[in-house]
Amino acid sequence: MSSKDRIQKIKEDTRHNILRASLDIVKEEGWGALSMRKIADKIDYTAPVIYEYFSNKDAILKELTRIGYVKLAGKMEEARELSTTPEGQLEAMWLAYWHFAFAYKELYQVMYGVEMNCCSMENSCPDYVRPMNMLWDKIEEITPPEKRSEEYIDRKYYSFWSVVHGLISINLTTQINRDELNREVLKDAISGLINSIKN
Amino acid sequence: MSSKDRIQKIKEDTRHNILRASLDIVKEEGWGALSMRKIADKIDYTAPVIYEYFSNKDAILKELTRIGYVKLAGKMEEARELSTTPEGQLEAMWLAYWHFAFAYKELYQVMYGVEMNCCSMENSCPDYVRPMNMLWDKIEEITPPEKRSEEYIDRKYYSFWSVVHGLISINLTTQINRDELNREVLKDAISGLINSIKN
DNA sequence: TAATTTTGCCTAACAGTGTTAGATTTTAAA
DNA sequence: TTTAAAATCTAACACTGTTAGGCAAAATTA
Repeated sequence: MSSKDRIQKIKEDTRHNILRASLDIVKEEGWGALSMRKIADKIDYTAPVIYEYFSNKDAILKELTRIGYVKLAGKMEEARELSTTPEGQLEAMWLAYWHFAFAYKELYQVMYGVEMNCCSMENSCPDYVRPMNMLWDKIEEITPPEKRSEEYIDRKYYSFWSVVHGLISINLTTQINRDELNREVLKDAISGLINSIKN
Repeated sequence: MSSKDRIQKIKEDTRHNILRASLDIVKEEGWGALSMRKIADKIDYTAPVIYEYFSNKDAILKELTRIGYVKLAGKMEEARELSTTPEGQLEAMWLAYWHFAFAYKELYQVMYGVEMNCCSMENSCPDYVRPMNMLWDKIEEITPPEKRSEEYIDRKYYSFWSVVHGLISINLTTQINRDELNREVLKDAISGLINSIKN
C-alpha cells in the first residue's frame, strides 16, 4: 500500500522535475539550448531515463504547452474577479493575457511558436527598415497636420502592424483557416484604423 | 580578364544556388529539415564548400531574411502604384504585406520568427481552448442582442486576439522595447474594440 | 532464507546535426 | 614542365534525439 504510493509519488516528482528542469534551462539559455542530456544532468539521471516519463522531446514541449494554457486561464480568471462590469472584465482578461506573455515568456513561446531567430536585426542593414519606412511615411501623409507628431504616427504604425502581423501569425501557427473571417477582420481593422487617423 | 570574370560569375551562381536550394528544402520539408549536408547535396557539393560562401548556417538564414525584406518592399511598391489616394495606397500596402506573408510563407517565417511547433493543437485537450472560451463568452456578454451572432463574436474575438498577439510577437521577436508605446497601442486597441462592439 | 523475477538505471551505439583541419586533386601561372 | 594556388574532398569533433542491451539492486515468490 504505502510503498506503492511512495513509489508513485517519487515517479510523479521525477516527472515534475523533468518539466521544471526543462523550463529552467530554457529560461537560462533559450529554447535552442534545451537537450535531453542537459535535462538529465539537472535531475541527476542519464538521458534514457527521461523516456520512461515522456515518449520523446516533443511530448515534453507539449506538456509545457498544456501547463502554459492552464496557467494562462488561471491568470485570466484572477483578473476577471477584480472587475464587476463585463467591459472591465474583458479588458482585464486581455491585459492578463498580455502580462502572462511576458511573465511566462518561455511558455508563451512554446504555446504560440514565437521565437527569435538569430539575426540581431542589425539596424545597419537598410533593407530591413524599408517596408516600415514606406508604411510610416504613408501614415504620416494621411495624418491631419494638427495631429502629426512622431509619437502619434508611431502609435498608429504599431497598431497596424500588430493587428496584421498578429492575424498572420495566428494563421501560420494554427491550422485555423477561415478565409472569410480573415478578410473581414483585416478589412475591419485597416479601415477602422484609417478612419481613426483621419477623424 | 574574361576568365576572372567567368570565375566570379560561377561563384555568384553557386552562392545563389545555395540560397535557392535552401529555400527549396524549406518549402518541401520545413525549416527543421534544413541542414548543411542537404543543401550541399542539392548543389552537388560537399558541406564544407558552403562555408566558402557563407560563414555559417545563420548567415544563410540572415541573407534569406534580407531577401525577404527586399521582396516585401517590392511587393508593397507595386501595390502602392495601383492606387491614387493616400488612404487607398496605405490599405493596398498593408494588403500586400498580408499577401506576401502567405505567398512567401517561408521567408516570412524566417523574417519574423514565426514557426509552428510540433503540437497538433489537439482539440481533444480542453485546456487549450479554455482561455479562448473565457474571452469568447465575455465578448458575447457585452454584445447587444441584436448583433449577437456566432460570426460577429468570432470576428471580434479574432480582432482582439490579432492585435494583442501581434503586439506581443513584435515585442518578443524584436528588441524594440518601448513600454509607453505598448501601453498606448494596447489600450487604444482594446477600448476601441470594446466601443465598436457596444455601439 | 534462497531463488527468481521485476525494476531502475546506465553504457554504448546509431544516425543525424554544425563546423573545422588537413589531405588531395584540379586549375592557373611561371 | 614545373610550381604555385585554388577548389574540393575526407575525416573528425562535439553535439543532437533516440534505442538496445546489460548490470545491479530491489521486490516477489517458493
